Amino acid sequence: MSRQLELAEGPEGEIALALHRNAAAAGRKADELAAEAAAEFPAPEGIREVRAVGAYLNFAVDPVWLARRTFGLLARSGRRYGGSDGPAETVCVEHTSANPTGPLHVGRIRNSIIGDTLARVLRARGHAVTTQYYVDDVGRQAAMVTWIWARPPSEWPEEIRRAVEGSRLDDASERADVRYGRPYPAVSAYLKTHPEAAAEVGAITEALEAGRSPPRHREIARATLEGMMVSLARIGVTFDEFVWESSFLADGSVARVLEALRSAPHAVREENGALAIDASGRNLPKESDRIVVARANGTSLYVTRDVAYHLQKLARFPRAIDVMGQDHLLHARTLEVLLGEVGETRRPQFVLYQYLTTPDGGGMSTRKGTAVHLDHLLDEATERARAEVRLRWPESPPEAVERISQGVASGAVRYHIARVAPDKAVAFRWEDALSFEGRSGPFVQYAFVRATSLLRKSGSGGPFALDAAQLAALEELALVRAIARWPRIVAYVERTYHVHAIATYAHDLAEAFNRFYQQVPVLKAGAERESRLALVDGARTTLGAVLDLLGVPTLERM
RNA sequence: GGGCGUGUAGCCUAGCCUGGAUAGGGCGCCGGGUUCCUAACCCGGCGGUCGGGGGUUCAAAUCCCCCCACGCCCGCCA
Repeated sequence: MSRQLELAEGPEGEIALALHRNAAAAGRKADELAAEAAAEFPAPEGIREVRAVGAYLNFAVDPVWLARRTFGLLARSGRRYGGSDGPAETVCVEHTSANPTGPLHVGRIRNSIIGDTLARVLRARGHAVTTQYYVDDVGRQAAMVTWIWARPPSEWPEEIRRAVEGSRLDDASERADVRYGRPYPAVSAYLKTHPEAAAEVGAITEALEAGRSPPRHREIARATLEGMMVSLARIGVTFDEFVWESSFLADGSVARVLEALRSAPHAVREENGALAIDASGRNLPKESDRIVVARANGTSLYVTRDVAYHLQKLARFPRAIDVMGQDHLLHARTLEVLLGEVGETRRPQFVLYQYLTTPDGGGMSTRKGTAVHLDHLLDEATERARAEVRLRWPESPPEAVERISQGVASGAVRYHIARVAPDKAVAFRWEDALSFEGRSGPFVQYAFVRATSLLRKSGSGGPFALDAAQLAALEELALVRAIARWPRIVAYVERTYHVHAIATYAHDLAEAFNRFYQQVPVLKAGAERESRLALVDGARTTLGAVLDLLGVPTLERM
């Protein structure tokens, strides 16, 4: 019944109960039953009136009761409103984990934003969350970067030099991800037509997989990663831990995994001596029913190292969440099978999302030159925001313009990515990503600014006492209801990991505030002034809490 | 061929888990709103076979089946 109540919440704040089922069970007509029930049903606490509308029983929520309850909770929790101090779990959220081979592009940040937002939500709900970035410093892609930078640009193959001509090649002051990543697409193309070079890269890969690290390899990967983190910091994404894939080779845990797999229940030898797990009957595609975990020469594969990583992760974190593109689904299933083979009973949880594509539906790829770099997008967004700020606030000090522009840009980008359900493929369009209006981050930020401005101009630091009985306007009641919904939204996201619901709610709340702001005078109000300031304060706190979880900066002015 | 996902107005999208009253928003378009708390706002209008078909049900965007379209995956790559 409580389920039906929530689902059927109407625009006037009433809660509706459909009586068809009850009527059928009682052999009655639904509308008659509703009328009868309305007459007899005593209004429970918080309900002002029980009324029959057709076959529905409508419970009108008492706005005074709702406002008192909501603002009581708000006063106790402040900016942590919507959070919880229920039973805490130890959780790991792994996200982004892009190869350290160059600057982050927009296609990657859906992972970052989903993961970071989820981590924020789980933290707000009281869990002990550790975010991890799994750094693949062992595979072929990292090897390619190491290969080209093993010599100075002056000694690079002519084709590669030509492809990056005109760029500063050896400028140590340049950010490392940009610098080291620049030749990457050209190297990738070059290797396709130069088998001897590909063999050299292969040798590096083999060395890495055998646990050896070529000169400069580690240094370049680390510096590149640091550069990438500068980009992510611009949208408020940081990590607690970086876990290097090579560390599982170095500490022997991959070897131990291989040992365990050799005597695993379904271990088999391939004809050439490779070690595999027979996964037939495990609901994997037929072609994948042999999971090769070690080559004939004994070196490990990505999935093998991933087993070592997850064994460590699951030992530390009872709840381990991996955010990954849905193209990794089969890999996830394979990983689960292998964890079972080595006797691990726990499993990670996977949050899958569809990739961001280019407007024509193609994949974003650095190699193909179809990627939009995160920095480029943020620079463009910041530039647009600057123009807007100067227009609205001509005498603004330059540092304020910068702070606001960067906050707006960051908010616009984060919101734009967070707003869509992860199951949907999203085509990246500049004009959409750079929108500051409508269903956007700045729309929500602006509502927060308006509320802040009202409180600042009130001449009082608060706190303001809410006299719930003075709330009368429809816009006031709607705003109270919107504020009251927030804890349920956070709880929903905690349960489903559907972080986009936060973005949807953020817009709804901002809209409710804007309508109130438009219709109801605050500073010039008479007897209701204090109550309205309290309402503004509550809306501001809630907007702030929502923006915090979205990772969208809150601004005092814009 | 198999698996996973998606299909909602010109474009983008929420709702689908857990069926319920006229399917919410946004962009764009048309028309309004500032002597008053920031117009990155608000109000009104136009625009919908919820991919198609069948089924279950008093009731289907929502559950089941079939089909179509699109994306992704099915390496001793990562």
